[in-house]
Amino acid sequence: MTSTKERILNTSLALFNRQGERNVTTNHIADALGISPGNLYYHFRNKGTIVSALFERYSQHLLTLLEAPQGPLTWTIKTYYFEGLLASMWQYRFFHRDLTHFLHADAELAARYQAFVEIVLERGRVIYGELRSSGILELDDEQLQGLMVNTWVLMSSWAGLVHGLRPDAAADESLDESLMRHGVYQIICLEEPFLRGEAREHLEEMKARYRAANNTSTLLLGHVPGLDRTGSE
Amino acid sequence: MTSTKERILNTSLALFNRQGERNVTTNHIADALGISPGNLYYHFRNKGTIVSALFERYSQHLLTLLEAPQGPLTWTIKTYYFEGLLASMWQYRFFHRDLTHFLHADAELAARYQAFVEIVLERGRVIYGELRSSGILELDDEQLQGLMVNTWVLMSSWAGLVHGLRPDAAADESLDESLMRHGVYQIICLEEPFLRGEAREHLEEMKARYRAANNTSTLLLGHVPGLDRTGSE
DNA sequence: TGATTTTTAGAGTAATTACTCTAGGAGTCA
DNA sequence: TGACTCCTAGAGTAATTACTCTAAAAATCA
Repeated sequence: MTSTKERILNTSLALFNRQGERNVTTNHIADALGISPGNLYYHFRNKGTIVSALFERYSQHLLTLLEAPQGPLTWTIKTYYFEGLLASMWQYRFFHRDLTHFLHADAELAARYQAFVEIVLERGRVIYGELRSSGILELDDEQLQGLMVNTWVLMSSWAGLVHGLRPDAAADESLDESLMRHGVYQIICLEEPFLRGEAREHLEEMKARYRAANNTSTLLLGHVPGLDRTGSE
Repeated sequence: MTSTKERILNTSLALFNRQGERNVTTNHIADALGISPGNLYYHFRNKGTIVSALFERYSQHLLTLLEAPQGPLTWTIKTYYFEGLLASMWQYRFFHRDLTHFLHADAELAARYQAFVEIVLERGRVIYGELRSSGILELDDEQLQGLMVNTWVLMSSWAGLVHGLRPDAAADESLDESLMRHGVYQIICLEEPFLRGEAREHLEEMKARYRAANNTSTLLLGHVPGLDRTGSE
């Protein structure tokens, strides 16, 4: 029932995520859908517009999440909330993976992306600001800004980083889960020193929740059983 | 006097950094050098081996820096030291920019990269461990590990992130300088809550040193004078 | 010097790939 | 029914690009 246009976006997204935009040709996409290249180009005048449309989806999705009013905010809720954000970003991980290339190739997209990041950061500052007002976070304005930037760096790079260290991640769904949790764990590490009151009480519980089953360093360092380590003397 | 092989690597690196590996063809490289494609392929059997050789340079360079004995370590010295690391990473920024693609395309490189990251993280843990022993850093093992991972995420993503937000960065050398300083600043933000003693005394001084002249948010958010902001209502 | 190896040029190619064009089916509306 | 628009197929193409091949210059060596 979904329109061809939608279907093109869906399969493009799936293929981009799995194989990287660079390795997915337009003919590829058409093939995967069982439609003709002509048809594809009827709906999108070039490959870039597909990427651009996917970014639109992505940014809208994220901004909607970010704009949702959330009433009185506890640290625990905020953390679940960030988990959701990270999951959404993971769904569009192809984008951050080749971000530089996309922005270099399309000036208009670059402008949109920049505006997008501004809003995200602003919204993030508001959230952290609320937590501070509630006495959950104790930091000054400058520290808040620093924390915010580092959080964004972490969130926007996490998927790519994971891909780099664990190339198998794209295939294995259960791995995804655990790696996303690790991402949240790292965010908690960022915040931990500033946490007070309610948050401090839940800290250990939350850390345990997001600490990967196989411990953190194992995951990040890729001591995977059955995977040989090569090189370096 | 430098061998053709070296010259190929040098120009490749320059072109890759400036335009992205994806946008640089082998014929391009040959042209830039004023040599024939045949000659280029005499020295490197394919494009991937160029990337691979550049990674070798990069990793050796970084590991050498990391292995350098540094005697009694103060936090200030450590920070200068990290500044140097970040600068070296910036010199090979093309690599982290397309990391996922390279690792996906070359399994052997992936293994080498993984081993490389392991060593870097291990060495980083040692450094932070030393600072802790000296009473400069106050944190437990788990926090140290979390800090280390976040530092690595930041360092390895910073160049790409900067590129994304400020596409003009590649061209403008002075901008590079200031953006690298901002990177160090963000690392300081990561460490700040754990700093004690000597480090606390120098904290403000160091923050001031690495805080961008135009303030932090301006840089990251790209409120550049003369650059129009588009979109988003 | 001549023989041999290393390095280089440069024309060429096979494959890929983003994209076009024409023509025809399918739905809608009069 | 016919006209008109929307959607689709699929063959085709122009351009790019990683890479090959042959032959000759340059360096090395006996």
